[in-house]
Amino acid sequence: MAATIKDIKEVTGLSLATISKYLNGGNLLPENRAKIEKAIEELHYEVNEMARGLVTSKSRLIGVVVFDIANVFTCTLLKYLGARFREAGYAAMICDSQNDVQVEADNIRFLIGKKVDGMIVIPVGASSAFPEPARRAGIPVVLMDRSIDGAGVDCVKVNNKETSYKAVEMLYDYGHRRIAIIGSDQELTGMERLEGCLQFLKEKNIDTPSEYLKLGRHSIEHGYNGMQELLGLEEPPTAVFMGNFEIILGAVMAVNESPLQCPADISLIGFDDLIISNLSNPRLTLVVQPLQALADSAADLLLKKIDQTSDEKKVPEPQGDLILPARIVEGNSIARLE
Amino acid sequence: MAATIKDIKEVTGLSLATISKYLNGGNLLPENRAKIEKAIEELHYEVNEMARGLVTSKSRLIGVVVFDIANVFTCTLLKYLGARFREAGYAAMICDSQNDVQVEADNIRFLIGKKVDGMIVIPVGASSAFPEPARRAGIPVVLMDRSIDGAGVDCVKVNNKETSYKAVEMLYDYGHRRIAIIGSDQELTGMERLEGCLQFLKEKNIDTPSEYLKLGRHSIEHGYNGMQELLGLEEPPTAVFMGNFEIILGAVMAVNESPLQCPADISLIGFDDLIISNLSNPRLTLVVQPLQALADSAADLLLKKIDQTSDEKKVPEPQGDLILPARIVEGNSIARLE
DNA sequence: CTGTTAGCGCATTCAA
DNA sequence: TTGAATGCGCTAACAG
Repeated sequence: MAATIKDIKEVTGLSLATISKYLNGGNLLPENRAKIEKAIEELHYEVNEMARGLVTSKSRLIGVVVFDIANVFTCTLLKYLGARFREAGYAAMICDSQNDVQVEADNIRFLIGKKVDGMIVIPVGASSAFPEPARRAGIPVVLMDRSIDGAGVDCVKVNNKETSYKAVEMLYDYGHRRIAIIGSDQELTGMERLEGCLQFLKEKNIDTPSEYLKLGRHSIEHGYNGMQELLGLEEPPTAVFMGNFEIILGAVMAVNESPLQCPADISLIGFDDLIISNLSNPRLTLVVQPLQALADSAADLLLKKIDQTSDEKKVPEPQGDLILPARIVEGNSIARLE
Repeated sequence: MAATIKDIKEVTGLSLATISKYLNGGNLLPENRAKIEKAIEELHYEVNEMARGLVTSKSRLIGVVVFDIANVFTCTLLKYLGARFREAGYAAMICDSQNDVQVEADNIRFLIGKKVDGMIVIPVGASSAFPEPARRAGIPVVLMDRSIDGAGVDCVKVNNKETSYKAVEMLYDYGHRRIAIIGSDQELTGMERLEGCLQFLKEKNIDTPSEYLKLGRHSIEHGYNGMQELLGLEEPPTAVFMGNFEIILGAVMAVNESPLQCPADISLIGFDDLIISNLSNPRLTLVVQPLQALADSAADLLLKKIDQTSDEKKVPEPQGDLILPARIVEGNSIARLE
């Protein structure tokens, strides 16, 4: 059905090697070059990447495995990653783990079978076992957003703890003392952010009643319920730290449905901004992750590892996580208290 | 480095054919089966999909090409598509066209080279030329969201025109006569939606001054500028139809920044809902596309075409577009006028 | 610069 | 049920 270089050979009378050389950018006589190009055009020839990959055992493919593809955070990273890899001559093969470690493991095995040259993984959880098979297969891996316990795999992420610390500090500086947190004690990023918040509160000797700590998952539902409960307290907080994008979505929805106004009645600060700042009224004060820088760094790191792998014939040792700073972008969702 | 069936042959003493049969689910003696499984375990063997694909010229791979991956609409579809294909035993290979027809063409060629069994494409524009190469390569294609002019490729989408008609009708029924549109005359979906709006207005003999027609691209910027201009008019509209997700984002931002209130001063209805309803205050009345149904339908249609292709040895004829109904979900962003 | 040859890892005949 | 042989489409030596 599809044309092969053999067909080109028939048409042009040249040898397979010459044609192959043409395809791989070698030097040949202009007239031969022209002949081949003409034949390719006529036959609608397209390289069979499978055959090529079989020989070279290189796929020029990079696997990107994400915990959930229907996630704005993920998609945005995907966009930057894809652009970067494309510039470098690689194609990205994107796999969705559907928030399921089993699917994630399947994805990794699938990509190993595809002989990808490297992988970017935003893991479902903190305890996945996939790094080992990848290492054995000689495929370098770079994690994003979430580290994996003692897996010896480099991770590119933001300084969750420090920035959360600063976020709560900002609430404090605006005069808030009754500060609540809607966050996660299950996702690793959530735990890091929580740690930063709590550390600040502890350092300032601010008493945080347990009703002010809404811990669950990074989900819209948790954000919604958490905020509803907070607003219904006898002595509600004056300010709330919201731990991630989904939590913000849910929490803001709860505020919108309540008679209370932000920031008059309740001050808000959130971690992650993706399109939120377009829609929320008033504009929320948010911790913004440098998504492009994260993606570029991760891509470059992986590309470097891929080069090293092919040079040294083995996956290079991990060099430690790469931590980028997040920054706080002020809106007007925090009231100044006396 | 990685183990091959040859290694298994060495370990087990069985022939390549037997091992191959095992891998493909054939019948063999339990003891041989056990031997092979043991060897696979020890050697950490993984099938080389490139080699397998080279022989079978089947990849169990479906290419999914999207115009922009950093797009909530796209990502959500991707999620459902991926789940469906996964159930059917296919893996999805996702490519981002970065809103660039050139990149799109590269993606298609790349996927043809990868010998994907089929493709889902959400095209960048309405006039791409990729269907032809895909057809020549014997790869069935299903479009989503946007048809392509006379390409003879089936498309799964919603009834943009009819639902837009109804959306404007709803504004009318609420008593609005000064109705503006922020939409697109460049994207195909935008044109269809625009057509529906205009048809209704025409049928009702409602005069729409040209200042009320903000036509550009489906972008946040266009939504923002369009709304700002509308709000600044001498005689501003009482209601605005917003043509897609990005336009809504921009337009709502403009309203939020203005002193005007929705719906007291300006009524809003928008096409597309993705997380918007969580954040906007008041809750917007929106046209909601049945994303899961769209994805499932497209996936099933493609799967069917793939089966037909392998049966009949050629890509089946197009059967016409598949149009699903969108529905309007009421919020409280439309004021009732006397 | 070009051609000949061998082989990548696997599935699939056909014999046994 | 199993094994030996062949070829998928291409690249990479090497020789010319």
